[in-house]
Amino acid sequence: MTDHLTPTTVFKCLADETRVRLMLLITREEELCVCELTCALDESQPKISRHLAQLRTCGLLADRRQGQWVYYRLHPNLPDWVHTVLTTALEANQHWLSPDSKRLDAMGDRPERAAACC
Amino acid sequence: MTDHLTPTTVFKCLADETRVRLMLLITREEELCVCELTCALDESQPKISRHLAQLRTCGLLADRRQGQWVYYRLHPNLPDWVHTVLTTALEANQHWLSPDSKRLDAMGDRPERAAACC
DNA sequence: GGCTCATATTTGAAAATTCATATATTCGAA
DNA sequence: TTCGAATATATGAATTTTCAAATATGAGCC
Repeated sequence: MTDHLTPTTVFKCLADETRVRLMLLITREEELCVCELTCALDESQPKISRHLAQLRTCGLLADRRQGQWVYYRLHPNLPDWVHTVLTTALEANQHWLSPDSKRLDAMGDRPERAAACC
Repeated sequence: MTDHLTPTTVFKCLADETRVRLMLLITREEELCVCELTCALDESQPKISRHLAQLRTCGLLADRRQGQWVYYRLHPNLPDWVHTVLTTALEANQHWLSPDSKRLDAMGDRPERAAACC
């Protein structure tokens, strides 16, 4: 499904400030829910949602619903080269991303992952 | 000059089929002139020229005139991460780029570089 | 019923393409 | 040596296409 990701498609997805930030944050944090991303980027919820939908439709992101929340992560079948591009961009631009990271870290009441409970 | 290349800027430059192809071909061939790129991509000369100008203005490409021809290469001050992104994308997408590569290889009368003459 | 998230619609702006033309260089001939 | 044709590249202007923002609203879950 994500095997036919051409360079053009991938770079078009990343060619928007909101979408790069979303992708780099998710690359760093593994998985984030919509409300966390909305808070981190300090943008309206519909705006975030629309860009996430676009990234999901193109095959860059996968989502899962857990109760009230919807979590987004990098698509498990993401080609290696796309993953490399993302981590490369992330590592070299942490400072550029830091306003978003800081807002995320400062966010209270972040939903709990139901990972290894009981 | 190319130090303030943000992820958004870079990915916007690469978010167009014509421009990615130009960038990947130049990444592979080190240096190409406008007529070679026009032939390789099989597009109109003004179209190629405009996109090259845009890539030069953003700081991704540098140009030099040698007689009749203008050669484009990756900008010498390109940040490491951008270089990594380009080579990563190139290596993983050689097949995707092969129609352009083939046209370039099949092109007769390619201008000579005046490298180590007399 | 209150959260969380998704989507539709409208509207405005930016970006790409095309055609015609301008500029720059080379080279050969008067 | 100067003129003019030929080639290579860039640009101006007009059109079309694409894209994002804002707002409102709809749907699933507690």
